[in-house]
Parts: sequence; C-alpha cells; structure tokens
Amino acid sequence: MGLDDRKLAVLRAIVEDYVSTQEPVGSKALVERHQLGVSPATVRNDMAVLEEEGYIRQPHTSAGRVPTDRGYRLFVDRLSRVKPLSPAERRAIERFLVGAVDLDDVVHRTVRLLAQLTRQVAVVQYPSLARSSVRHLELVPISTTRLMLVMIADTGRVEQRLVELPGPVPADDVTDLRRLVNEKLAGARLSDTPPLVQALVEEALPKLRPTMTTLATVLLETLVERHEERIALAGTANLTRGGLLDFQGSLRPILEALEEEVVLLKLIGETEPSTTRVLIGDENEFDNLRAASVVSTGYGPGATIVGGLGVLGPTRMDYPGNIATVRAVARYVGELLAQN
Amino acid sequence: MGLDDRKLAVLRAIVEDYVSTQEPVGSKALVERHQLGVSPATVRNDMAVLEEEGYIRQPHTSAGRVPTDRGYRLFVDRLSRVKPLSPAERRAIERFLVGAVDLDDVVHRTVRLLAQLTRQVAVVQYPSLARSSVRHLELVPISTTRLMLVMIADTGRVEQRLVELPGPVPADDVTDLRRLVNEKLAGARLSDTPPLVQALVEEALPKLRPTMTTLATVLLETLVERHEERIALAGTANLTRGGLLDFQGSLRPILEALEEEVVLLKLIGETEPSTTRVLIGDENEFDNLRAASVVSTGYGPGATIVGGLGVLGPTRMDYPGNIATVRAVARYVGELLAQN
DNA sequence: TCCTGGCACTCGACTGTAACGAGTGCCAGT
DNA sequence: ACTGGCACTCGTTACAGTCGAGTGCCAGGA
Repeated sequence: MGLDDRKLAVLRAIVEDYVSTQEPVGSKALVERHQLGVSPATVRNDMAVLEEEGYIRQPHTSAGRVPTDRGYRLFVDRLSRVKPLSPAERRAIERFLVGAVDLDDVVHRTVRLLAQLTRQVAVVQYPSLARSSVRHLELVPISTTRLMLVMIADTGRVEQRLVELPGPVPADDVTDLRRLVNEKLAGARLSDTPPLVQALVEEALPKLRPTMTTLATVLLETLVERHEERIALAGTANLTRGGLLDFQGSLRPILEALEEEVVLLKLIGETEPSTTRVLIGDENEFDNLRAASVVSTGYGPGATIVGGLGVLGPTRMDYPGNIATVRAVARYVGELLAQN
Repeated sequence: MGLDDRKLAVLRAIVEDYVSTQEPVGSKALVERHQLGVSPATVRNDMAVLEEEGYIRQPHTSAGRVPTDRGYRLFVDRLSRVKPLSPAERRAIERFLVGAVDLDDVVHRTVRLLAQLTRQVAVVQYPSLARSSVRHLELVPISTTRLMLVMIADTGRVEQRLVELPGPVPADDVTDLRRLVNEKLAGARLSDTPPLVQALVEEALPKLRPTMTTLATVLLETLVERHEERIALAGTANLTRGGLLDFQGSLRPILEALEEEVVLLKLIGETEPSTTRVLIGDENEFDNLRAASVVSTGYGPGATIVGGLGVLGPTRMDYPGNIATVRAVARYVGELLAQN
C-alpha cells in the first residue's frame, strides 16, 4: 500500500483532531489547523486513499472522517511519540505515593492516581502470588480445632485462611507444625510449592499426619488455586465523559466486563513482553470491550515483574499521553516496592 | 390532609404501575388495570388531591402522573407489605452462601448475590472493626528491624501492617512483646484499646520500651484510626437498566458517589435501629444520589450487628421486593457468621 | 355529598417539508 | 502532481400541522 509521508501526516492530524474535538474532521478544518502545505482538495484525495485502506471512515456521507481501529493502530505504532510527562504530573505521582504504609495502601493510591491522571478507568493488579515467594507462614490457634493460617509473601501480600482441623491439636504441636511448614516452604516461589507441600505430608510424624494433611489441602487451595489474584479499580465515573458518544451509547457491556476479575486480569495481567501494551477496539478478545482500548504494562521491583496495571477508555483516547502516564506510574510503583 | 382509603389505593396503584411500566400512568389505564370500582373521572379528582399534597406529579401537562419521592415514602411506610421471597430466591440464597471458606469469600458472595437477586447495585460493609474484638495479635519478624503485625478479629477480619522498628530486636524480645500485647489486648473491643495500648507502653520493661512505643503507634493507627472500614460493591452494570430514564440520563454522579467509601459507609453503615432503612431520593444527604434510593440493614451473628449491607437503585424501584431480599440476605449472613 | 359522563383544552410526540451547510468526489487546468 | 471550481449528498435544524393521551371542569344524577 502506498502511504507516503503526507498521507501519514494527514492520518496523524485526523487522529489528533478527532481525539481532542470528538467530532469528525473534514479536509478544510484539517488544513486550517495543521501546516500541511497543501490544499483541502489534495487532502481529500489522500483521505480517499486512507479510507480505501481502512484507516479512516465516514460516519455519514456528508460528514468528516473518523479514524478506524486500524487507523489508531497505525498511529500508535508509527505516528506518535511518547509524550513527556508534565512537571505537574511528575510531582503528582511522587506526592501521591509517598506515605503509603501498606501494600493495600500502595495499590489503592496507585489506582486512584492513574485514574486521576489519565481521566480513564484505572486497573491495578496486586502483586501476583504466582510470581511471589513465601516469606513466612504463621499458624494462629483460634480454638483447639481451628487455626488461622496467615501467609506473608515477599511482595508484601498477606493472605489468610481459616483451617478446620480434624481433631484437637495441642499448642506444642502447633509450634511444631509452624516450624516444619516454614522450614520447608519459606523462600519458595508459590508456583513451586505443590511438591513441597506433598513432601511435608509424607515426612510428617504419624502423630501430626492427619493435621498436616488437612493443613496441606488448605495450603494448596490458598496458595495456588483460589483467588490467587486481586484487582483494584478506580475511575469508572470517567466512562461517562464524552457524553454517550463513546461506547456507542451504552456503558452496560463495559461495566459488566469491569466486574469480571478474569477479564481484567487478562487485560492487564499478561505481562510477558514487559513493554507497554496497547489493545485497540476490536483487537480486544472480549466482545464487551470492542468499543474500548486498553493501555497496560507490568510493574515490579527492579527489572522483575510482579503484576500489571493499566487504563481502559474509549478508542478515542490520548494514546501518547496515557502510555507515558502508565509507564511512569509503573516505574514509580516498582521503585516503591523495591524499597520494601 | 384528607387522604381517604381510595386515594391511598390510587397512590398505591400509581406506584405499582409506574415501577413496572416505567411510564407515567393516566387515570384511564389505572381503572383498567386495577379494580378501583370508580370511574376515571373520580380517579382524576383523587389524583388532583394527591398532586396538591405532593405525592405525585405530572412530567408534562398532557402526560400521566408519576410518584414523587414523598409519594414513594408514603407507599413504603403505609401502603406496601413486605413481599415474601419466592422459593427460588430462598434456594439461591442458601446455595450461594454455602461453601464460603473465608470472610472475604462470604462478603464477595454476598454482594454478588444481592446484586443478582435485586438487579440493583449491591453494597456490603465488612464487619466493622469498631464493633469487633481482638482475638489475637501476631508479630512476625520480617527482618531484625521489621515486624509484620497481624490482627485477627473475632468477626473473622484480619488486618496487617508493616512495622519499622527503631532498632534491631532479638527474637526473644519479639516473643515477649507478642505475649504482652496479647495478654493486654486479646478479647478487648477495638474501640476500647487506646487506653490499654497506652498502659502497655507504660508498663513495658525499659529494654522493650522504645520498641513498644513504635508498636503502640502502629497499633493505634491500624486498629482505630486508619481504613477501619472496608466495603464490597457489585452490580454497577445494573445502573444501566431502564435505559437512561432513571438518574435523569447521567450515571456520572452515581458512579462518583459509589467510588467514595465514605459515602457508601454513611449509606449502609448507620445501623443503630437494626431495622431495615429506606432512603428515597432527596432524603439522601448526598447531592449526587438525589435521584437514587437505598435500602439497607445491619447484619451480624445473633442479635448483634457488626456491619451493614444494602442495595442502591433508581427511586423507581421495587421497594417491597428489595426490602424483603435485603432482610433475608442479612439474616442468612448473620447465621453464617454465628457459625464461626 | 359524592360520583359520573361529557367536553373543551393542553401539549408532547410524530410527520412532512424546506432551507442550510459541511463535506465530499470529480474534473479540467496549471 | 497539485489546485480551484462545481455539482451533489445528506444530516441538521426549523417550522407547521396533525394526532391523541390525558387533564380540569362542570352539570346532572344517586
């Protein structure tokens, strides 16, 4: 396809104008607002080509042009540079994140910060258990037949779970169990624990065997199988900006998708490439989100990645700005985690 | 004000029809759909009176009548009986709540259940710390100068917090601290802890004094001051039912309000009367929610109340049905908590 | 005294027509 | 290869007219 430099410039101009005005942009307005150095008629010819190639389209015959998902894609890949953050934004990020005392606190502040800076819906995944290691396991007797199991991960996450024991267990045995469990599991990556837990049961003294078996079941459930992942969300009210024009008039599918943790995890949790990922409109695998775009990236202390974060908004969003913000926030959060 | 039985019957009919059809209801339609035993003209006279008294109003001159907030209030207080739950609903509640392993689990299941049954936005407050007692405090050494403080409440809530110690503390001292803290605080209501914590510091051995002081600060922050309350939310997508007619076309203020924990707590957290509370439209103290109604109640094991739960929706909602559901769910959750 | 049928009236919803104008595609000329 | 000009499309807006649901009021009857 023959897209020369000017045609690309036209596409860029269309995207920028449409994102900021939210109205279809015509050839005349384009040459007025950008120094393209050619006449509207020429721009129209270029537009015709861009439309033929599927980068823009006309909502109605007598209206201007609007970028398609494919047009945004080209824009993001080749026509935009990452916008540097304004000093005000930088300051906001720093100020927002100091004083966090808790992992919960960090995550909550982060998600609100992201929502505020981007004016989109923000999503932050808690540090993934799968990518964490066990720092310590604590067993707290609640009654003679009940224990509270508390797992503290190196990422700061704390999970707890009530354990119903098969029979009464004396305090000394609890101490033994605690020691055994920690000797075996402390320091291990959560994803590596199943065989270790198995070994624990097999090596346990006959006296402790039944209790350990129960404990092992709960351990596996808590550490590996169950609600492994947590998510924080903020800024849903931002969906209502752009007065019903975005999302073709109905927020319903979006709101539904946002309530499904599984969906959100898919969106921001796939962090293999460790670079910023942009999903535009129907590139998204969920039908409910085919009118939305997602900008996401991984975060973590140093170079490692323990979770994902990102923003979700209309396809008509400020990609360069949002990409810059998401990256910057991820970096700051990573630094914060590294300090602990 | 002279509202005889028939006028009340007319009001009831208007509310019921409007709630189910979502359209202003006229005198003719009313007599057709209800056995009022009088003619449309008579109903019109009654309507005129009801309108004068502020219970109904006309959106336009040539339209039917619509209940006002005041009309709904009268309906709820005097004209409706609590709808018994359908067997299907009963079954749904029971099935939904068995198998919950965790307080987190219970709360999440409850909030989703409520949202599903009422088709409104559901809100559930975690058992309030202020109404809980300390079951156990655990101190887990993370490094020589860091402890993880874990508080387990009798309601099942678990709070944790990282403590930065002023200097290295040997393991034996941690054991002592743990014992001291538990001796003093275990069993105490959280709201009663401040003086006890103070006493802990004063009675501590000189050797432990600095550490205990730091610990005390964090304890007070964690137990009393900070994010004492937590909230779970579900069903926001239900706001989009009734296609923009409810909430005068903009979900924005509602979504904004739902993001403020403080607002939600005010809505469902004030559980003094222990009976079901209904807030209709502008009875609500938050401007953002003047187009919404809230049905809420307290829940807890036995007769005690440890938190609140409820639903939020358009003023045009099925009050009798929602009240019944909210009550039933609260009772079941209470029973569930009592078992632990 | 209260209810009812009848009737004029209001006013939003809908329909059809016309003018307007933003924007386009195409073509001939440079 | 670009440009100015021009005819054309079609959504938007304004306006007028009709329709009908629903009302308020009144006179007559139980």
